[in-house]
Amino acid sequence: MAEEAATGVSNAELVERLMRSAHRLRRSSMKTLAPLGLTPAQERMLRLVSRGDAPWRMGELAARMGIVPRSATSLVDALEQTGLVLRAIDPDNRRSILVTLTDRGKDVQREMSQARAEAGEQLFAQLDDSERALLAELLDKVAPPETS
Amino acid sequence: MAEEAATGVSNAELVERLMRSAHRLRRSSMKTLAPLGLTPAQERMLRLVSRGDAPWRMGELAARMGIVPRSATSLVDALEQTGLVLRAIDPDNRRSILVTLTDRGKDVQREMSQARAEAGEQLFAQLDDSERALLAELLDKVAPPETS
DNA sequence: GCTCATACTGAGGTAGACTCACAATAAGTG
DNA sequence: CACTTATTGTGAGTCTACCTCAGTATGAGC
Repeated sequence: MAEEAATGVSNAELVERLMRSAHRLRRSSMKTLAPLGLTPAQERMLRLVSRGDAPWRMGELAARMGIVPRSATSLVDALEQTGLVLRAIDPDNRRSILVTLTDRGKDVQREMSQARAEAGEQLFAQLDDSERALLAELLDKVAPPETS
Repeated sequence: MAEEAATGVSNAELVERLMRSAHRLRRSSMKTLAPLGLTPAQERMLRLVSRGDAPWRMGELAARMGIVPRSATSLVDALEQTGLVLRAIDPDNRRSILVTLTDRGKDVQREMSQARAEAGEQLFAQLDDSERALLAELLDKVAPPETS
């Protein structure tokens, strides 16, 4: 079911389609997230913090998100101000700040991933299960989880 | 080669992977585009203007890009200032502004699509031709070209 | 001719990234 | 132990790309 012209699809075209999909996704997720009072970047940060068992250091968060440390500061500021995460000085290295989820943070994270799934439901409505699996696999090849 | 667990991939996971791919793409394309003096949004606008035979009205450009007209103004401002596009009053409707590519705009557009292809080459290095075609097809289903 | 709609823009605001400079702490070295 | 150097986070300030709200100019209907 996949036969395009034998020339295949140009990279430029592929890039364009990926950008377009992402653009729509971003738009729809902004709307979905707004009721929770989260921006897309905050949501990304919150999701990251919610993973892993141990608290995160600021620098690790920044590295994982692919942003400079200073940018992470602002995001954590926002999340802390709305009571979703907590800053604490690392007793083992007092230069470091450990970031942990609060209980409310956990709740919101849960709601959020549900909202995310719903946003996806709309976007991916045209794909059946096997197509979704395939897309997931391909995207995973394109951008595997960790680079750090 | 596509068998994930029978449960399939959650929408949330799919959304996440799409966002991750897009994020990396955006990053790498910023770097690729910088030498041309273009930001990603300007590039998107330039690409849009370069399509279609007739000149574009500002409002059409905005609608196509999914942004409010006011935002299109700023983007066109930037492109006009660097001499890539031209504004002209529509003689048939003097409220409208027609945007056309200059010769330099055409050149830059060409270089750009090459740069884009190269950026894609890196990102999509892990995929063979048939996988690229498949990905293109799936993405096209997710976000077909026109919504307007 | 007066009202209403359409098409663009000026002014001003926000999120999320950036750089640069700096304070606090830790680690290495004579 | 004092001194230098590296690490970790943040304050201050900038930039892009959006947004909204309030205009101005033009066109269309009655």
